[in-house]
Amino acid sequence: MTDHTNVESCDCTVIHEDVVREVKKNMPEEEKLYDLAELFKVFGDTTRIKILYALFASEMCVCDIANLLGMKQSAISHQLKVLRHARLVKYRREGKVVYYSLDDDHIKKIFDQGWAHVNE
Amino acid sequence: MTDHTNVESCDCTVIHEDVVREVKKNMPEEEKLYDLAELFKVFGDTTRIKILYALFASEMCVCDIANLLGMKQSAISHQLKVLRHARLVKYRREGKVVYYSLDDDHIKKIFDQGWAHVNE
DNA sequence: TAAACATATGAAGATGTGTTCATGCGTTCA
DNA sequence: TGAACGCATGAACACATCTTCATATGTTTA
Repeated sequence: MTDHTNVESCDCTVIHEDVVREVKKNMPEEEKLYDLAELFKVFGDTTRIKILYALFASEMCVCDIANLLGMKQSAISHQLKVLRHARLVKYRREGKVVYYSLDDDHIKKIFDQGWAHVNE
Repeated sequence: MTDHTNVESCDCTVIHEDVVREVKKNMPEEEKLYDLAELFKVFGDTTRIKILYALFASEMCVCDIANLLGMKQSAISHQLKVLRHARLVKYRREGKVVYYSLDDDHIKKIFDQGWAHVNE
């Protein structure tokens, strides 16, 4: 038995085993990291970013959003489904019309920090 | 000329033209929104999230990271390139070894907010 | 200077993602 | 109740993304 930690899958020698061990101890659990990546994946699309920015300003119906962004209604609807699934937007029905609005307080803060990065 | 804003591409009638107009006025410019989406796209991958979390704890070389995550060195190297390109990590060379570390103060704040969302 | 090692990179294949089209569902109101 | 309208959804296609393999680059050291 060697001292190497994970040589099966890695094709190089561990150089700082102490560092690796320490960092590994402090890593959040796999599942949480996956969830986090999934959340950011939702933010990683221009259309969805636009929808969310629109909803920062005002509640809107699907048709409004489609017009605002100059896109097909179905495209917007598909993306709203993604946003709903990520628990980022909520909706209310009023007759035939469905109004969407934000459902999370963190989004703005996340965007503001992201904004700061892309503008620095 | 009608009052409809964007009927060319959208297949529905604008319902609240005032809202659309107002929201449109407050939308950040297209290019910034694109950049923002690109940034979040970088966060939207489990491997890259793990790398960043690892670097929160300590500066690491490519080989260390590969071992930590149980992945091929080349896979890590490719992802580090993405992170570099997004100006999220920096590196220093020491002989044959290249050490990577974080190059942005916003990352932690963004992750913390994201963390709050996935855990609520 | 040649071998050894850490890292970078291009090509390729598998998989994931976003939009469109066609159509279905639910609601309203003649 | 049936036509009209807003919205949702499944299938399909184009395109992007991630990992792997093979190999190149750059540095050290024997």
